[in-house]
Amino acid sequence: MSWTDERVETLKRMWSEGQSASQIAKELGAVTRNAVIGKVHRLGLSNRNEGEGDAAANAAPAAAPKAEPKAKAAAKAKSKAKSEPPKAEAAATPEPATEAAVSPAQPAFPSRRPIVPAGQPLPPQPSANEISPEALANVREVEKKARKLSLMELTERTCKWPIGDPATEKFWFCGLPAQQGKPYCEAHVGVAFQPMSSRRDRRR
DNA sequence: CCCTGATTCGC
DNA sequence: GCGAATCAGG
Repeated sequence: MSWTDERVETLKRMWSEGQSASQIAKELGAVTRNAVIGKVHRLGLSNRNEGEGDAAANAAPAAAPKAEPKAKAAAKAKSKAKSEPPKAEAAATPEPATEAAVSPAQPAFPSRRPIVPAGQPLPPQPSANEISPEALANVREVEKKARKLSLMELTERTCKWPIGDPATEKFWFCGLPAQQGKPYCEAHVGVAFQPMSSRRDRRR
């Protein structure tokens, strides 16, 4: 498979949307994330600037004239001293039991949804009153074993159940192995996706 | 370990 | 131009 206009277009779109190289590769198919990254660089959009308009911005610095065959002379250019805007994204996460109006809004970043895949239901409010005592107790138990991952540590296969108050330091994600195709571990899937019937029967 | 992007270099 | 191998890092 080669880089047809259509595939390049998809690549550009997804890259500008903030999708990771591996996600893009998965979407395109028949290519690895390395291929995607390589193409991204060749296209010159290593800078995820949606604004566009630039051109070169920061070409290759002087670099070392000599190329070591295998040594770690690889990436030495840590030229990131100037571009570090995308950092505030703790928004896509709900709060377990608090209000916590942390940040007013994200003015500069309209399209930013890295972790939770589209189409996937957002993490619900773990407000206890709607959950069966058993499941609740189970969750309490599980949360003691939580890996307490930070936002950055979440992956497609880690439980994304939020624990604690996002407005404080005491906030993390469950992080236990998530169920295939689900955003949560077994215990949290249990409280997140309840059959309508059981919900009704539990009315009290 | 899972993942991320960056870079190099033989093809 | 392409992308696997490799590197550096969260």
